[in-house]
Amino acid sequence: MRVSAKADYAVRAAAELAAAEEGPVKGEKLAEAQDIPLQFLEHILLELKHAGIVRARRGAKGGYWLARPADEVTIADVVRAVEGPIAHVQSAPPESIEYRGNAEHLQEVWIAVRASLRTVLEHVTLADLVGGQLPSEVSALAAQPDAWVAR
Amino acid sequence: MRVSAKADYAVRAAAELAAAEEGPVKGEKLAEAQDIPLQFLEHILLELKHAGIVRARRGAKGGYWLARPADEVTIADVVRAVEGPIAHVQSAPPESIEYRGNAEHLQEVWIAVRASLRTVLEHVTLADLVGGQLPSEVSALAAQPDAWVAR
DNA sequence: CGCGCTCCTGACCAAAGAGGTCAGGAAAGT
DNA sequence: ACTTTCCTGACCTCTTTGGTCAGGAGCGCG
Repeated sequence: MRVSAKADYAVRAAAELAAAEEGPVKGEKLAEAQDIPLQFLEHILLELKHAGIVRARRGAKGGYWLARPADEVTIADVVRAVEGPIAHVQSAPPESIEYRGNAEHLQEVWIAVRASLRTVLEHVTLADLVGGQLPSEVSALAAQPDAWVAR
Repeated sequence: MRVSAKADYAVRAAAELAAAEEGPVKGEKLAEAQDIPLQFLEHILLELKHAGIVRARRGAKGGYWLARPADEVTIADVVRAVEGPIAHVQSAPPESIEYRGNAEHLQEVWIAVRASLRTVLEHVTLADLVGGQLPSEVSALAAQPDAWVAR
């Protein structure tokens, strides 16, 4: 139930790419802008490339750029590319699990957990993130004062 | 962004305790009812005990029971007891993280993620789970057909 | 062509976590 | 006293996390 450094880095790097106007951005520049270890970042960017989120060119004038417009890439896309499926239980998708006895309805709970994560992650695009204009459902969640307190 | 076996087991065992009418339940019985490795389960129950969710007595007629009524224990309580804080980013709470440059608004996103998880996990009690009557916000999430499809 | 730049890839590494098992000790009941 | 059951720590294997290092492969430019 936690967000890994890799996922956090991936989203931050993708946000920088989303903000870059035209033309490839070097890994080194992304690493500096977001304070991410360069070599680790390049591995992450490679995963994003394999997932079809990012493209790259080598050599002078090379670098990375988004494969699709920034308003067509969601945070869920980026997170899935580096962390795999969201909200798996015991490494299995919740819809495939059968519970017995008094835990029978637990499946619905995990399904609801996944659905609630999706309503946030699949609705925020990189363009939203860079522009600071989150979708209304999401900013409503973040606007509640007790969303900001630890438990 | 996944649910560990430990958290899953913990909730299932707690559901069995919630369903048990009066009197301690043996670890072995819980393990059988939910098909959980006994020795692993006892470690989990110990953590639940340290968190004040469960009580226990040894010896013949011993066993485990809930420290509070089943409608006063949420799934979030149980998950936190065994997995620690929900939705931490890089092992830190989202409200403590400062993002730079184009990722500035990422903090709000992670806050919204945590808030959305809380609306599910903190509102479902063990009594709800055992009774199959989930709170309306939660069952509404689980009722959407595409909540059940993988992505 | 050659050369430098930048991405690409795999190997490696240390520490921690996941998912357990095992052996023994300590309380409770009979 | 003896059985039952919880309690605790040590240990185990395998994977993941969060990196680093070394070298290779493609691209653009003079």
